[in-house]
Amino acid sequence: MAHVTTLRRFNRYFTRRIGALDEHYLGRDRPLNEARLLYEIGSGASLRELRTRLGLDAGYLSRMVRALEGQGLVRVTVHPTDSRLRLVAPTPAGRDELAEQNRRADALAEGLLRGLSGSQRDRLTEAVAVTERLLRLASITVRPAGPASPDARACLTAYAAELDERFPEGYAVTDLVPPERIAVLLVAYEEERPVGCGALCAPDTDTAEIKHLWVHLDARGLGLGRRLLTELEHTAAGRGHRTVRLDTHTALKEAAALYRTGGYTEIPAYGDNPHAGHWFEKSLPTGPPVSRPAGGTACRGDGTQRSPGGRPGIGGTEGHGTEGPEGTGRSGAGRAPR
Amino acid sequence: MAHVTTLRRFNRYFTRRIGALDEHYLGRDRPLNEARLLYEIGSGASLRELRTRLGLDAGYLSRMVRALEGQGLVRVTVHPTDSRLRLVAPTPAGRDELAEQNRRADALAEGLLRGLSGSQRDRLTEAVAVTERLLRLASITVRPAGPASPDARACLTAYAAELDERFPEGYAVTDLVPPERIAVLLVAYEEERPVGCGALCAPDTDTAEIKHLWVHLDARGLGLGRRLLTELEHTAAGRGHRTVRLDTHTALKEAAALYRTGGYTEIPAYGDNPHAGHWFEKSLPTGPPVSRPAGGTACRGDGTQRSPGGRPGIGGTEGHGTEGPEGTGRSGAGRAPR
DNA sequence: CACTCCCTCTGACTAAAGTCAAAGAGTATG
DNA sequence: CATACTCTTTGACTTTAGTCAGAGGGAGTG
Repeated sequence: MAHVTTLRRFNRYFTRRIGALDEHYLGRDRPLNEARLLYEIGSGASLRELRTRLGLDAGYLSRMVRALEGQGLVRVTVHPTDSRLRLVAPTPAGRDELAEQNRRADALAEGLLRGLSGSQRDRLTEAVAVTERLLRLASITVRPAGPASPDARACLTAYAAELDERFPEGYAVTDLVPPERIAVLLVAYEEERPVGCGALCAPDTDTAEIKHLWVHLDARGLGLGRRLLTELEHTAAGRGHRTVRLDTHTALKEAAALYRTGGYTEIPAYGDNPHAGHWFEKSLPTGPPVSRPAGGTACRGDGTQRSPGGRPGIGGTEGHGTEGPEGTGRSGAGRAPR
Repeated sequence: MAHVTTLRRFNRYFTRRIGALDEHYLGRDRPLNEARLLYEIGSGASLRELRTRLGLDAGYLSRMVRALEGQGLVRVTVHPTDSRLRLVAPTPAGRDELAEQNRRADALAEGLLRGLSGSQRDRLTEAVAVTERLLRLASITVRPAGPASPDARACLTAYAAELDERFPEGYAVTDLVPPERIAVLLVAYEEERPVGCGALCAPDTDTAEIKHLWVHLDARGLGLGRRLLTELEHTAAGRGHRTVRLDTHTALKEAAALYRTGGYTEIPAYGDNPHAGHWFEKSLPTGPPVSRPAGGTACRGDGTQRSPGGRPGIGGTEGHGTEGPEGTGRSGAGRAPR
């Protein structure tokens, strides 16, 4: 409860004070939503994209874009291949306006920081980064999806593409486990956008095998890998398996570290995965069955089932920060932070 | 710049995501501003207070209060002594509504926390608390005020009242240094509300004396004491003094600790303060004069002069958290967090 | 090539938020 | 006790925000 109180007080303080200030500065001489829209357009976007990202009504959006166009800030063009779509891009004047927006927002942040000493700034930045990471992690939901669903495919092809880059021998989409051999596929959603996955295969009744554990680059450093791993283990336990095993490539150092700190022990080679270099195993607790809405969750993918809400995380050793979403150093304009 | 970027990204993330969620939950079946207003009324407030606190137009506020009254959620009464003023207080139904609001907001926060492990929750709470403390400190401005101005008097009488409680021998308002003997009085404002002060006397050209360093209970644990102390030292240096000295009561342990870690050394007794038990001194740096808008800043108090923006804090040892604004355990309703 | 989706635009609204000015009732003060 | 000032109320707006339904042009598919 102390957690809730602290979080709520912070929420109140922040949105009413800092957030309000920010909106005030952003808006200035233009309706807030229009300013926001310009910001989200960034260096260019399609109406469709903006509509879903901002959750705006199509009609409302259309009119606002028209207004920005009337002010000479954006230009609207027809999509080259699909002429139903409209593309919006800022004009030079629009870019200036965006730059001005950024300057104002930067000035606001700088003004705030000016009241702090160097070490206080460092501490603030650190605390803010930790808060953001944990809140993002907390707001990510993990739920089963059909192994052949678009969301699952999106994750798995991104996974394959990444492995193809990282493995000296390459990795083809055909190296993936075929959908029909996947017993359960968990997908992690951040604001309904798939940002990670993990599959469970069931070679026999006793053992489950974890495959294709992957986290989107944008969501790395949050502790999501561990959360997916833990939820997969819970799912396996719920299905009656006693052991989970998995293999990993020698190039994936972080993965091996994740498994080791997650209670896995290295075992001799099994199976015929040509990419594997390490093999791990963990026996699942078989005590009183954990009450959770698990069970036959495989392959629903209809989106009606929400996250089982299990407790992820084993201890305090999440080890963030190795490759968090920081680091790009971009200051905002061109990037949609959602 | 990395600080600015991180802070801005966080700001964006938080207001658009968590803040929006919160508003969504708070609003539900009632206009958002009406819900907010009910919240701000808490256990009772005057219209005037609400107007300044929420920055609302008088007419708009009047109508909203009327709407809440129409729904049976609040009762409006005339102020007992000044019948221009109106007092608003929730009816039992209003209290229920508030409790429901709180329940929803708690549920939201709990839902967020549910996705985190115990240690992650602890880390989030800690990070959030640090963020709030530092942002509050950053948004506090310190500026000179007339020693006889209402703001100054408010601080000094609160200071005297507190000492009266803490000193075994008591402390009377008449024990305060009279306004005309104060050379400079700095007042700290949090959102234009005075939350701390510190006075500088000038017994001779060489030495300045710091008196009446005080921080409001609500603003304790932020590091404001140190900031005031540092700004007083800068002011003294700017006025040409070479040494500052001060005394403190033996009952004020935190004060003595603040001075020790702030570079003060204990010296033999001086002066005739019957409440003093420790005496401290610090010599001021006399190198190249620090460029800052200091100088003859004493006794302006007209509010036109903004914080000199000096760097407070000496090192990384701010030592917050001894008696921060946590601890009350109240969950919100009755308390205006501004 | 008919049929069904998709995406966008337009018209027609409603609700909420915010602004301005004038007036009425009260207080404080010289 | 006249005068200036405060606080609130009322009327009369304007602007933003948000919703809904229908029309029109295009894409994709059997």
